Amino acid sequence: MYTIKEVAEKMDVSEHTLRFWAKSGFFPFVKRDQNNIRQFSEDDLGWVKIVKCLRSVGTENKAIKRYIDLCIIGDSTIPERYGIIQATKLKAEEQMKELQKQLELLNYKEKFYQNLIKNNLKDSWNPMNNIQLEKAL
Amino acid sequence: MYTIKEVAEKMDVSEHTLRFWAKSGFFPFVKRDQNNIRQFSEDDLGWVKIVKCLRSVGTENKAIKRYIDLCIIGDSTIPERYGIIQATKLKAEEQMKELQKQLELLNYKEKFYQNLIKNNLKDSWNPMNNIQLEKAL
DNA sequence: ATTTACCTGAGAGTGGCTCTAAACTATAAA
DNA sequence: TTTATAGTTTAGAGCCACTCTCAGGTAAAT
Repeated sequence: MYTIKEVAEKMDVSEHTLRFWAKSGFFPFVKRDQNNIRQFSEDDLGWVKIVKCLRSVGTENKAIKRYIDLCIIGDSTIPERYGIIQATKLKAEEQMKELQKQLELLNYKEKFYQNLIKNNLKDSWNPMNNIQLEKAL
Repeated sequence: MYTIKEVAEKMDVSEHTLRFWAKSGFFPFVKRDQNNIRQFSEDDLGWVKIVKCLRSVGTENKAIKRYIDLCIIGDSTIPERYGIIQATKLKAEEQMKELQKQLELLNYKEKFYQNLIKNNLKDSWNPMNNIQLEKAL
């Protein structure tokens, strides 16, 4: 059993966010002790994990709640849940590609500045000012 | 020269967002025509590109404005700009790793549901109910 | 001349946190 | 035994980055 603080550390999600998610109905199975303190079980960590995963690819909280609710409803919702996971995977893959593209731009920019620094900025005589030089690719 | 609508399409950023970014001072060089309509030059697209890039890895708008301002100040700010690009690259690489991890979880979940569907849900006799089965990895 | 298709800025609304405040234990030190 | 410290709780305010609505302007096409 974990307190919210322990979960926050273990799962790398802030306590605030965990409470916000809890209030949003993302962890319907978290028990409380006699002092009303949340006690996250090992199973509950699995829920934190999937919520974090869905969030990390930009799934809206309403859609996450839907997924949780489907889980609670039971077996009859397995096809829909499967669809959600597949769609999420596609989204994640697209995001990978997009990130890759942005990384290429950053690499280009990095080299651009390295050049400028290596040449001790002696391109600054260039009639194209640095603002124009800044333009990407 | 491009209207804001054309830029929106070409760069895959909404017109609203472009106006918001413009108001935030991200495109200080965009000219207007006689009717006060923005005319984005090819160079301006480069600025859209780098702003989009910085945003896509979660750089705050205040920090983006800082980067733009550094570019305007000129050569003396090249080392700081280089540092920003490097830090941004690191962030992007971390995000790639994180996405990779989340993709692994999604793959696990996908197989989990495929199994359930293939076996025609005949695991449902299992005393562990589907909620517990849902728990990740 | 009016419809259509753009554009403009101002400002309200939204989503998802993020933080503050006030109240309530529980343990530990003085 | 009082007090301090550290943890928890909720409600609710604040923040950021959009996102959208609206009222109004211009210009070409019918």
